[in-house]
Amino acid sequence: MVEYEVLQNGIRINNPPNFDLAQTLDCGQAFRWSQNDGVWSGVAGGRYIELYSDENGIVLKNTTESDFTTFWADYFDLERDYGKIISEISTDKTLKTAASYGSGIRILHQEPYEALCSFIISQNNNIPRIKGIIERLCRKCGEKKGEHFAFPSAEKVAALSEQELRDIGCGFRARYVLDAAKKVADGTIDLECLKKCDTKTALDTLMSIKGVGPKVADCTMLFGLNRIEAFPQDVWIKRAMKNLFPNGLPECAVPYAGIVQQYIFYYARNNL
DNA sequence: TCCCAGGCTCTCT
DNA sequence: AGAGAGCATGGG
Repeated sequence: MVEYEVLQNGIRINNPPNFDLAQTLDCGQAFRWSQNDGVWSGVAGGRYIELYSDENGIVLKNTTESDFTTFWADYFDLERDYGKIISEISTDKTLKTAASYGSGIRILHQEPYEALCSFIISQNNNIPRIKGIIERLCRKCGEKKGEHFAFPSAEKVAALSEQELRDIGCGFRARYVLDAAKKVADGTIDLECLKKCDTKTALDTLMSIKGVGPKVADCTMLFGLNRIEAFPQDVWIKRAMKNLFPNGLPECAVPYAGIVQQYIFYYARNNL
């Protein structure tokens, strides 16, 4: 467990290793975070939060100790020793470069359905527009939390019509979003089970949803089911792999494929 | 303006 | 089994 301090109006994580807010919240793994004057804000797990970093660490504003220990510590993957992983994969020179560049990235533990739905919306789409669609979806049927909205449950989304989803900008993805919501809501797919079953079963189950192929399934695995063996391959990764690793992913990276994917993705988007 | 986006489905060889 | 068109939409 990381060291933290209870402040008057929040929690400070004391000098957390390998945790950079900008890298973690703006590297394309989650779509509900934004930054203003150095303060990051967003909603996760139905909780609105604001964070910023100062010389002593990272401050979670207006957060209780119990919210921190029971939710945020897990959400930000604070238990995982990223330094150890980076040192292990740094036996490969190229991986060392990529990992050093994005050494402050942590894989968020997003809610399974939020990840699934978000990455269905992400297909053939750009990040600003993805964020807009998701925000409108949350406003339409997410639970209101003060001035902000939680990500809606699968049940809430399943109750919408395809036309309503088109109206908020989903386009041709509307029927995919609906199919996923229905399969999760009626129990055809149990996302919690997919956290534990074998990799192939989990992928095949996810891909039984209309509009879910290998990429969206892998993103759901990595970002929603905490399965770091998943290695989502989008256009950026494919390009980067061709350039940087023509012979495939180095052996030392295989146990941490998903985390390594984020290092390569972040490095490629900013340097290739 | 007009191109294109963290893909997938469907169709045609 | 591999390649290619089409898909809805609006941000840049």
